Amino acid sequence: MNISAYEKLPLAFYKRDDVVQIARDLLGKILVTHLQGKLTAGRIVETEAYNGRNDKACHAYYKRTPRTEVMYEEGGRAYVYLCYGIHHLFNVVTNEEGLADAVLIRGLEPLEGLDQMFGRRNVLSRKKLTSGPGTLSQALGINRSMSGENLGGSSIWIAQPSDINDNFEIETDVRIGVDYAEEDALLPWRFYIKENDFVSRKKKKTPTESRGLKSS
DNA sequence: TCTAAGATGGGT
DNA sequence: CCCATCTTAGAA
Repeated sequence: MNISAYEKLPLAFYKRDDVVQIARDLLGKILVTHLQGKLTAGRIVETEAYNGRNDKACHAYYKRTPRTEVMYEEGGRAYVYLCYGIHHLFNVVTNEEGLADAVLIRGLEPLEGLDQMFGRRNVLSRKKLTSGPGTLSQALGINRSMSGENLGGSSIWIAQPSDINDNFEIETDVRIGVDYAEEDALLPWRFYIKENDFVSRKKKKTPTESRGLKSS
């Protein structure tokens, strides 16, 4: 696919107030990087919303710090941070300046530049290429130095798919790895495309389902 | 300065 | 289940 096929979402998409809705809307969109002449892209299949004002799981909840400064900027930028000293996690900053919301991208279905992705990651299977927040960043060449990048620029952006493929079912669940957030750990702010292979962790099956029987 | 803990992922 | 790995934020 030619680079011109990946048309950037408008700034207004990111500047909306409802980060939970934006997290849902990002499913099916395409995350694209163009670095050192190499184009890579993947369809977004899993997201999580984080709200800086009423969500204890959000990095910007307790106070404003140098790391989270970019989350307070106007929507439409990348917030990338290092997790566990190893993984670079990519977020989309949303809302107006001063309101620190973001959407974590947790899973991608690889679409373009697969050879490049395999080169950046040390795996052989396509399924392991981009099915997690840390791995997808590695596959697309995203790292912490890109935090603050404008998604309206030429190295990283999000595109509307050309074949308007919104024919999928959305599953909702609690977010992963935020047990420390007390009652906010229970917020149903994780969204993913049903039965997609590139979702990082599937919903636990009920005992009935795992025996291959119909659930009630 | 010092240190605990983390929005993970890969292996056993 | 275990643990690599190192920044960040908060404490001292």
